[in-house]
Amino acid sequence: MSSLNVLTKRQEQVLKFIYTSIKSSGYPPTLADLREELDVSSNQAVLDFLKILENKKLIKKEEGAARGLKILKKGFEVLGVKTLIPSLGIVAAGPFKYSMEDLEWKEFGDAKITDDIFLAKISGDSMIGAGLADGDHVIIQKSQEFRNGEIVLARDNNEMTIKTLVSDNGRSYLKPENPKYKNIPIYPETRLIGKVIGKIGGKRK
Amino acid sequence: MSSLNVLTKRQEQVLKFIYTSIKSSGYPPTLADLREELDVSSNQAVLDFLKILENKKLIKKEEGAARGLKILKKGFEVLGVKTLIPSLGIVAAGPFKYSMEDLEWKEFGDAKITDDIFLAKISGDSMIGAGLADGDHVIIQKSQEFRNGEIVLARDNNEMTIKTLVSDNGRSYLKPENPKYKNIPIYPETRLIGKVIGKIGGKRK
DNA sequence: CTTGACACTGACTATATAGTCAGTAATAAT
DNA sequence: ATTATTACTGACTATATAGTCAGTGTCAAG
Repeated sequence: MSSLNVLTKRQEQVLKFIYTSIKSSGYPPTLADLREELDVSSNQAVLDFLKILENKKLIKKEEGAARGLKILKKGFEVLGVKTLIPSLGIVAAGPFKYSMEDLEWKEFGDAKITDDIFLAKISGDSMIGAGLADGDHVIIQKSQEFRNGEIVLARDNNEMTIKTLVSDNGRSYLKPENPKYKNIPIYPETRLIGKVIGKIGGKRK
Repeated sequence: MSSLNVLTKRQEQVLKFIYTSIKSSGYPPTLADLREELDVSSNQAVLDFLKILENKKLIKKEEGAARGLKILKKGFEVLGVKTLIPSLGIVAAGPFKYSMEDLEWKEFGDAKITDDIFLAKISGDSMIGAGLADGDHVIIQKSQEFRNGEIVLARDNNEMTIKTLVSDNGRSYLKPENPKYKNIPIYPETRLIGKVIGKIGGKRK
């Protein structure tokens, strides 16, 4: 009954710990780290687990190397880590035009955690006129300067919203892109955090 | 004259090597790895460089730990690694509605390299009617199944394009979203690679 | 009732890896 | 002229870390 994909609680604990270790410290744990996490006294116990995970193609272990652990794609999937934005491809929208050889595979993402760009999930229908529907994810870039017409993420005390920034004769306000809703004044405590630079998911028109 | 931000060729080589090591193997290099890369014979030479990079806040080194190197945010910036898509925020589009406490900061990105989702840069104006302008980046998700009206990335031999997939009475073709261009038949050798699930940059309407 | 997978212990050894000390040499800044 | 910075050499030591060997106990499947 033991499917190659199902992990025991213990095995899952190992995989998760490797992941969180890399995420927090920048490098994988040592056997000693794993011994402590698992509260076992023997290296063998740890090595057994690593062997199992490696056999299941969830991790790769390099022999002889300190911290020689790497989580494989399948490992990330098991962990439920959403994967996104790898290398940047190219191409398109003209007629067939570029050959594969022309493709310039830049690194756009290779994403490092940063606070400068993040995603926000749209809730509600107040921006439907701008193509932002409930459940869509928008890509926000933090910014200091904003221009008329940009869609911005604004914070009022500790509540947040996404609206179009409108400057009308020197007066600015936040405009929903849906006639059902009223414009929102920009109060002194209102902070513009960032602007929408992209969108993921949802209908494309 | 020695600005804290400017790196010598040699220092830059060290930083780059740390980066590429982590990227390829999943963990940072050892002093020995760095010795080899730099073609020096002494640990001290390497340690000097690491100290310099650490003083400039580009990396963090943990003493006593094997491979205890970590590239800091500033280090990535110096490397020119574009950062993108960290944690997933929430919120928005209704009137001010959610408090900060309600925010559920999921991991959407924390991006691992994968071939399943990637970016493509739009070239040309054939999809302008769908809001995809020259220079825009679209997010492509590989797929096996496609539906009428989806914007797809198609390959014909080794040339690629992005068009709307249209199924009309059982006959399918690729439709540019610009009257200047003609529909493109789907030949036997045409392969649909993936669909556009998002967009980065460009004007938002 | 035997076999195999799983989850370990305890005491080791081997070596990968970091770190130290005491220098040299070229160049640029004060 | 002297000092600081950058970029090293060579021969070490210390220890972090991986790996080995020979076991035990449990539990479920055949």
